[in-house]
Amino acid sequence: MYLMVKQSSERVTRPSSTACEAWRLVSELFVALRERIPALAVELDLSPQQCHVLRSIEPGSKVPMRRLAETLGCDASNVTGIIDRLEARGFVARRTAAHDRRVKVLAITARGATARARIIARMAIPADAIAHLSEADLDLLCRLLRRALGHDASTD
Amino acid sequence: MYLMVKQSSERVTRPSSTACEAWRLVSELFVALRERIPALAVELDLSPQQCHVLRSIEPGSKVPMRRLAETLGCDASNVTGIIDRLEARGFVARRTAAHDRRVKVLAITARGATARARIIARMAIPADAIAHLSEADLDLLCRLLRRALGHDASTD
DNA sequence: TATTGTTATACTCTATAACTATA
DNA sequence: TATAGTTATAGAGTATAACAATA
Repeated sequence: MYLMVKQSSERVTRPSSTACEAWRLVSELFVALRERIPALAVELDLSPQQCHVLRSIEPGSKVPMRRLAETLGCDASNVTGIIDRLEARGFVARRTAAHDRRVKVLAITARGATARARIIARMAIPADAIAHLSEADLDLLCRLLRRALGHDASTD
Repeated sequence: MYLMVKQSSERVTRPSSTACEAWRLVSELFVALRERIPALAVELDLSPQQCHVLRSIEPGSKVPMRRLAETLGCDASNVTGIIDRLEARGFVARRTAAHDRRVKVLAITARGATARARIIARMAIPADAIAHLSEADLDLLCRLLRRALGHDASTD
């Protein structure tokens, strides 16, 4: 929650200390997720970034190189090399788009989709801290997080 | 919470669907944190990994190179280069440890501590999703997360 | 012998700038 | 002229293997 505070003769919003504390606790959970990625990448013989790319390409969809660059948050020039390596190993395929011959669209291959499924499954495994909560606590946590993220099923 | 399930004639624990859902929601929050780091690094004219190193060295403490490698989760050989660059710019200092002349300990400099404080302050700003919850929801969220993380003040 | 930190090497990811082919 | 993708380049992070100094 944001509180209004006086600061250098202007009203400025700043997060409440409870919000900061909640965020600090969430950040602790983040450690579990971050440590998981390199190990998963090694297991699949991929780089962490390659895992990220495969996660970003839904089977059946066609993703322009440019759009992938935006998703990855990196310069478009990098995508060329990243996709070169993934394509050489048969995880994705490049094709010229029908409507605009400048554009190249990416599709995930069967092999890529298999790796993708493993990545997604692994990332979906809850951190231990979450997993050992009671069902009642988990249910409450879900409801709070849905509200935070604006997935308003019911305002409750 | 873990449920016991029969699987290939062995009892195996697997997370409940509520736990998976909670984890999925938590993972959505991670996006906000992950996108923050590169921008922060650019602003401080540091790399993301250099930011991570500075966060890992508490002012006043002496951190052996080896320990830093474990904290970063990378091979010790990488730490040499990472610290070379940080030391050349005056963010950290290397000194031979008193008790064992093989060991080199790292200390953060005044300049390093200033950058570190900015990094920590920035990371501590709650994601918008968290910040716009009510105080009551935030309080509940904190209690749930403290319980999850084993910060048992009271079992409630 | 074992450990700490370093060096050498090779690969990936990163940004910037210049290029090509299309539009 | 603007845009999509590529290439060239330089720098940072990564792992592996071999090494010197020290324990």
